[in-house]
Amino acid sequence: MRATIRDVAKAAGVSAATVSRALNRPDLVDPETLERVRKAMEEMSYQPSAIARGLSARRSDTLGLIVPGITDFFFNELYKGIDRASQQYGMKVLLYDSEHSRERAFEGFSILSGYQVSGIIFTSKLVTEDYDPILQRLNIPVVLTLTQSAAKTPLTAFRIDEVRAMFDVVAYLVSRGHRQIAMIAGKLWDDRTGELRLEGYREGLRHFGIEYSEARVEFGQYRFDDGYQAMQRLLDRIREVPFTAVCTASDEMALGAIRCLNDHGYRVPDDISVMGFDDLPIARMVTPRLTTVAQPFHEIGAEAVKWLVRAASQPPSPSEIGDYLLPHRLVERESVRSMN
Amino acid sequence: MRATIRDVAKAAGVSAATVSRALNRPDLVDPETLERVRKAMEEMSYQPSAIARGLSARRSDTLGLIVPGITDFFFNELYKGIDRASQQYGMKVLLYDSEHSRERAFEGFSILSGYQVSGIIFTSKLVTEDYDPILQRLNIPVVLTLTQSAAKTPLTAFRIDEVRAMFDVVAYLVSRGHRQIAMIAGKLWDDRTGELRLEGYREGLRHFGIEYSEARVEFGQYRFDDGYQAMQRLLDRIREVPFTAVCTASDEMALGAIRCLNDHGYRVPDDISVMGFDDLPIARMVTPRLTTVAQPFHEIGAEAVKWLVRAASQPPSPSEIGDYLLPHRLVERESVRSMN
DNA sequence: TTGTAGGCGTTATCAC
DNA sequence: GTGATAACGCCTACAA
Repeated sequence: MRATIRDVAKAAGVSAATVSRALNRPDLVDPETLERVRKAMEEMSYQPSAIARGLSARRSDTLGLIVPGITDFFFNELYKGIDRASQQYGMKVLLYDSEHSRERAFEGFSILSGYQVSGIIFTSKLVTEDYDPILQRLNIPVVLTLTQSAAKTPLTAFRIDEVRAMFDVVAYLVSRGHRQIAMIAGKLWDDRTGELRLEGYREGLRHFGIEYSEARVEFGQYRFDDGYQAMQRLLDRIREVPFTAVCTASDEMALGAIRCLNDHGYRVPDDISVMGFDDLPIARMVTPRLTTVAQPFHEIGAEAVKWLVRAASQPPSPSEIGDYLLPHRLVERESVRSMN
Repeated sequence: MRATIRDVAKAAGVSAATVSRALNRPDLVDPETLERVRKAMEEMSYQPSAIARGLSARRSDTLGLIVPGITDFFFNELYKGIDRASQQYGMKVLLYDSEHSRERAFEGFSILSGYQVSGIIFTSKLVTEDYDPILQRLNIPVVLTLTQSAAKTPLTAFRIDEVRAMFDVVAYLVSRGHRQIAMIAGKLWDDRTGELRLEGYREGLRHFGIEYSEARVEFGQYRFDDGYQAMQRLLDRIREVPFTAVCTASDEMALGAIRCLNDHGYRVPDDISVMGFDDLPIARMVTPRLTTVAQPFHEIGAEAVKWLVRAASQPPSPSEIGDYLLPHRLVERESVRSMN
């Protein structure tokens, strides 16, 4: 059996209350006593029960994280930021995979709150109005990352300016002499991000006086195979609707697109240029290295944690609640050719 | 404030004990009462406190997972297997990243046990004798994945037959007509895996009557850059020590090696063949698609959970404790050329 | 079948 | 500075 606070107390010749204080408010306890208690803890290799602590203090030093899919490539990066920041605050992270299901996401809030998490980070899926009832009952802070809210409950979110990011992509492509630019956009039923990036693409074209054509746009669900197939469709009509560059809504789709291009004898970037989006670690490992937009995953994760920790100690004022846009960055590598 | 078991009890006109039973042993409660209680829970959207439950029942329906690094590419795959299986058993997973530090790994056991986890999965680092004291005090089951134990405490582990796997790689390469086979092996201070794979390589060579040469072996810490640099060193002496194929200890290093080869004007597999190890999702996304050894990550994760759940209910007999080797599989794709 | 009571390991509020 | 003592929300004998 593990030693409890009472065991330590007995060994140190003090009361449990004193041991508790030694742990939480060492400044309130006599240095000598403190020393005795610490020695006792050491000797018994005492580890306070986070469970009991959580029950009693009504907090658990634990953060809940709801992700749509653990295998989504960006997850690791986001998680890294979250984990690092959590540690700084002495927090643990409890992970919940909603498996892209809305019902499971709902359940996630409920279950995590059963663990007394002091806050919940919700990721990458649009929060719609049907989340409101759940959000209302929840008496713990929630923060969004890589997505935003369309619900009534005010929610703060950390993400990039999606529209602007894709606008920048177009601008970059144009600066490299491309005018016939296709897009493999993202589309998921509960995903706003895809639309925003598409909007950025359209704005970019408009800004540079390039006509938008539906025939140059295909959609995919962000994964490799989606990118492959979307490119396949684009290629099917390349004669009628030619393009020299393709921008995509994810690195993974970019890889799929490149693979498809290769399979059809096109070289990247010599024949056709491809742009990714995300700047995942693999982006620099493939040939050609992917030119892409870097999302500040780590920072976003860290900011989310910071926000939650802060919100737990003092409820944020309404003016502090809202969307925070973190800077993205265009990373130039090898998958785009200059036509100039 | 969230509803407690007492609130539900009051609403349903029963005692808290009955609500508890309705939750845990519905068979012991009158169907009508059960119905009333369930309705009350529904209406109040009652979610039992996992914390209180854990404290009282001395179990938490939570599994602890200690990984050396959250950003290690294989992690997602392992986690997926663990998460899926955990769900089946109604378990949550608490993640702890030891950041490749032994001290943090020690701490991980302690912290996780403070969360009353019903078991701990330890990943991919060799468990040495200095873990013994910690392991001894721990009164919860521990299972190893993707690694093994060199400690005194008997521990069960799920992994592949590393030696055999690399032997198979060599055999495959030989069957494709390669005789000059280099290796980029793995090396980490607390890693036995690297040695085993190297051993398999040597055994393979020996079996096919090929002389082993230290000059054909380089080491790396499994990451992309390590693979790149190791290949660089191999290339530096390719005149004196030629090779037509390279096997590696990880897909990531294989990617690095390929990238290095490309940078020096070698084509893969036309000029030099490269084999990966792991079969991560990216293996099929790159050009050339990686020929590699598939580790059964999902199964290993699932088995680990199953074992833990079982061990929690009834302590495993000594004969059940040990190494379980799961089958690996050689996946033939495009990065190896046939010389025949 | 259901209720009462005690306890799980902490923390927090009081006195002392 | 320190020690009782009462929660925290649930589970589990035991009694009814």
